[in-house]
Amino acid sequence: MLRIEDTDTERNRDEWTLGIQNAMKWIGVDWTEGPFFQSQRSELYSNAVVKLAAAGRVYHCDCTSGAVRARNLERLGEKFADAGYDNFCRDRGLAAGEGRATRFRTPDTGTTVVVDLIRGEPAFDNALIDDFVIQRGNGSAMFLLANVVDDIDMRISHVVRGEEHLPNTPKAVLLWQALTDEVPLPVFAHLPVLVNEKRQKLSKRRDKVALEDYRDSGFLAEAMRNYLVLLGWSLSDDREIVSVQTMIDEFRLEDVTPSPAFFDVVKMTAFNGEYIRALSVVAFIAACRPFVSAEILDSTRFQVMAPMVQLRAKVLTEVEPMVAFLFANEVVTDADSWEKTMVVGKGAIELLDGMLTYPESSPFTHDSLKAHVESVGEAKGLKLGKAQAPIRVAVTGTTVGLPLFEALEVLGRDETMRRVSVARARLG
RNA sequence: GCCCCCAUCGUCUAGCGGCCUAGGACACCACCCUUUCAAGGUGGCGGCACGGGUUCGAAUCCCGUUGGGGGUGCCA
Repeated sequence: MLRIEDTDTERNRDEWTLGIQNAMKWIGVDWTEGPFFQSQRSELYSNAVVKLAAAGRVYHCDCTSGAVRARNLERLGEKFADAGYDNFCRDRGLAAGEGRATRFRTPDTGTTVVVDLIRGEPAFDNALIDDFVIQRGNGSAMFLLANVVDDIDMRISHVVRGEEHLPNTPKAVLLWQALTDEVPLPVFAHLPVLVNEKRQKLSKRRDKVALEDYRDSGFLAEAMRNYLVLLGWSLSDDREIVSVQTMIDEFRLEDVTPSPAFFDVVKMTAFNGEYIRALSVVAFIAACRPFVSAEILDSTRFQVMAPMVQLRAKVLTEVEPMVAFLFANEVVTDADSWEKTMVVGKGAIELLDGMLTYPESSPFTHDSLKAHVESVGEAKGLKLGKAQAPIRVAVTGTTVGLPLFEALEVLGRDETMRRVSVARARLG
């Protein structure tokens, strides 16, 4: 069931909730009911407030946050200025009204225990829990109220969320108990937060957290999902790359680690490479579609080189740059690569000339080309690894890349010879 | 300030009192393979935060210290 928690109308846009839904579908977390929007269920929340009021569990308050802070400052000093609500309106008997928020009166004694599948049973002293706002001055419900009312109404069995919500939970429990004694409390599970390299909770403003961004930078949903499921949880043995069915079969909330996990894009990238390699060539080409121009993708050249690209790409965005030299009109030469390989006196000229004298009668195939360059190199006392380097730079522009002779075959005799000639001319 | 959570290689983790001279993965290093780069293979580097207990025995249980994080909103 998908429930959109959009009680804050100020920070609520259709495109955002749509984005959430698309991202969830992409990563494979689907739903069969909803989406239900809390913004359309306000009557339920108002009714709950009426019920709480009748039971004497709430009161109205017209304090501004500035006023609360000022009173704390004066009464307790600088250190305690942000100590929380001071119960100023608790017994003022203010009537409900425009601009007046509704606060939940928390107990002055006792403790509230949260039963949590991951963290045991943390206990909270009721006296330390502020009288929190459940309904804004404009009548709209706050997150805590809306969620508890909905969880009761929808018979939610498990509340699984980030650890940052743990301090909210005793409030939710208190609210729940004030609202119903029919519906049992849900089971809570507070997941470890994901942190950045500075060990801070990942945040929208600071860190790259949007699933769509990873999708757009060439990550496969399956790879990302697999990496993510391993943050705070692991299989019973040394398996890491597993099917989603295995995840579903074996995942247990009870087995989740309580400590925060660093979101390591490097490891996720390694996973992505594995998933890319596991694809069939056809599936790989299909996966490349959003990242490679149709002209390139549908060409014979690309189709032939695809398996070699697949073996090397760790993210799909690398694919087009990897094959670009096969489609460019002019070679884009990397200066360092040129300098390193095009050394006169170390065989560069002879190697290029050797390539230019490739017999017209020989087929332009990778094994024949390889044999030719091999023999040219031998004449200069060079192994194939060294011998192919100047030709590679002449044709592809860099020292590293796809298997050379296969690329030459795909490029064809005319274009290969043209590029080699251009490079040879540069050497004088 | 107060409340709460957390603590095993650089990172993600296995470990739930003896099987641990602490296992795996990513990263890193070396070697092999090799047409560059990858991929693959082999090997290596590297960790139980600290101090007290409990116990015949502790990475595992308890207490404390230190360190990190989260919360403390008329945000979610």
